[in-house]
Amino acid sequence: MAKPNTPQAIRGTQDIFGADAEAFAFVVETFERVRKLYRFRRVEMPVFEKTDVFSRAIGETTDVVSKEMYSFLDRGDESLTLRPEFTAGIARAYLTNGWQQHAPLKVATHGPLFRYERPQKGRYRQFHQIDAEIIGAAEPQADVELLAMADQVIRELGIEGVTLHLNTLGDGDSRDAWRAALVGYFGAVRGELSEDSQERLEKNPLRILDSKDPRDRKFVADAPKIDAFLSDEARAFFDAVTSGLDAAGVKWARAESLVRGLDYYRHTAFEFVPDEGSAAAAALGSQSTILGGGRYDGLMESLGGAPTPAVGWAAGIERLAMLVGEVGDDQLDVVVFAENDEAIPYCIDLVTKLRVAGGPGDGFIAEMIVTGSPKKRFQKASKAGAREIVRLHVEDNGSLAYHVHVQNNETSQVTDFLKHDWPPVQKS
RNA sequence: GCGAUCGUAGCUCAGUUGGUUAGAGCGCCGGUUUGUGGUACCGGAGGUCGGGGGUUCGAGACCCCUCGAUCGCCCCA
Repeated sequence: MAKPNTPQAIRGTQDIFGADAEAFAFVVETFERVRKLYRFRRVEMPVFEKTDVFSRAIGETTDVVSKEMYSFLDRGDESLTLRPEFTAGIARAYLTNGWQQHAPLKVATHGPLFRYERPQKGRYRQFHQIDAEIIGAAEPQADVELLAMADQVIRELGIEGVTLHLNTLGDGDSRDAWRAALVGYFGAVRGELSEDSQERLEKNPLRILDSKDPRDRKFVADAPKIDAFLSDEARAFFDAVTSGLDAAGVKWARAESLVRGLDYYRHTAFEFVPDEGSAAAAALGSQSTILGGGRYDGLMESLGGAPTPAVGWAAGIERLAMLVGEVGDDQLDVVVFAENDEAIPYCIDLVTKLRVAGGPGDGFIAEMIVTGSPKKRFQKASKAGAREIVRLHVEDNGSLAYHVHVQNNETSQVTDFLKHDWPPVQKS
């Protein structure tokens, strides 16, 4: 328990350590490796922007903006916001830096994001995502490539029991017609809907489709489907996406109720969701979507840019990390301990040289132990879990003695190093 | 914003219907044993029982407030 005068961490922030931190790093490393295979270029973005960047991208009216952004005034009384997503900032950079010249632009990034929400399982105020966007590509093959990469990331993380749920929201006209039909359909049974959904009827009727309330669910199955309202172009686009996914070998399932909360989404919308009853679903609790995204052809205009097609996704690193299983620390190769304090300088010298041996990337993973009684030092060395233990001791006559203990009768790599690369010393 | 559960050593937790100096395991430190050795045994340090107020002869236990955590609802870019 922290002392009362120790400042507490901010609600919803995490101090990630040990196995969790290793899993986190594994997710990031895997993402970095895979995105290079697809030639997504790395971008580094500011963690905060003018509030306008997000409020205009997301839409002023939603309570997402009014309640759930981490906004504050700086010393010049300008309203700034800690980024709640990557997309809006990347769109802003695309417009302000003239990245149009690189279109179609494939970019990837990862880092912390901030939303002023109540923390729960898999949901934090400061959380972390990996993110990929293709900007300036109107063709459905861009959606396919983006999804193929997402699928590969998840598979290379070793995550099982997760399925790509796919839907189309159509173009602007399709979407508006569908929305009107839904309002008509649910409006007719308004009184039988949950209180929340009666509210959603006004604010966000599409969201009724993924309500958890049984009172709503019984109407959802027979609700109007987007397919009935798709224009020929929108239908052709979706068909091209699905056939492309089949060609890429990406498994998917149609999810007619999958929608996006924001108006700028068009055409493709998708989420990778754990299968019901899977280990992944059990591990995640109620916050189950691990990767989500879609096509946001309407976004650039809301930021004052020319109409620009784009598609992207983001995935929560914490949620992915919960699914990758145990990722241990790297095996410790060798631990060096000084049996008496006279041997400490030798100990420092040896452990340093072991770590740089063989050049970058090839050094021994090494620790040293120089505290406690001689017996304690050996006990610590034994418990460290190293393959090899080197004991250093300076004799009364000032000469150095060393002895190498090798676990499990493996051959000693350190002994070889000591013979060739360490100042010759007397062996005990 | 709303709801439920929880908050005792560094960590994981015990603490009976409120009753003397608050316990265990692990970890840490020291010692004995062993004696090229991760063992076993002994000992030690470490707690304003989240904080504040109240009830009571007496509160870690009961009541109120507060802070925090966990999980869920809303929302989900």
